[in-house]
Amino acid sequence: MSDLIRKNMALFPMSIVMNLTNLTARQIRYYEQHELVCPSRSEGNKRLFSFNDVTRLLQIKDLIEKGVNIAGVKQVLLPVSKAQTARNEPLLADNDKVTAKAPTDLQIHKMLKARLVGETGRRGEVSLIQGDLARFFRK
DNA sequence: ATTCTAACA
DNA sequence: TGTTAGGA
Repeated sequence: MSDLIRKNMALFPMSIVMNLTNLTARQIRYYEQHELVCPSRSEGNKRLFSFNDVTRLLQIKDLIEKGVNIAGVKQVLLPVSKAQTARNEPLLADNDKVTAKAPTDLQIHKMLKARLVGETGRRGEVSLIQGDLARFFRK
C-alpha cells in the first residue's frame, strides 16, 4: 500500500484528533468550515480524519499560536478540496514534488511558509514576520 | 457514550 | 472560542 493512500486514509474520530492536536472540537470544526482540513464522514455523519488531516491541524495550530489568523493560515496551507481527502489523491500542500503546475503560486506559497514556519524558530524574527506580513493576511 | 449542527447569556 | 440545546 502506498504511503500516499495511507496518509489520506480516513481513520480517527474527533476524540482521537483532539488528543493528538490539543485542539478543541470547536476549533477543529471551525477550521474545517474554512476548508483548512477536509475529514471524510462515516455513515452516521461522524468525521473521520486522515493522517494528513492531523498533520495539517498541527500546522494550523502552530501558525495560530504564532499569531497568524485564518486568512493567513489559508495562504500557507493551500485549501484542500473534499475529493482529495475523501479519496486517496495527493494533497498539493503536503509535498514539494509538485513542481508541474502553477510554479509561481507554489513558489510564493513556499516562501511564505518558510518564513512563517521557520523550523529553527529564531526569536526576534517572529515579531518582524508578524509585523511586515500581517497586512497581507488581514481581512 | 460520542459526535453533530446551530446559535448565543 | 466557549458553551449548550436538541438530535442522531
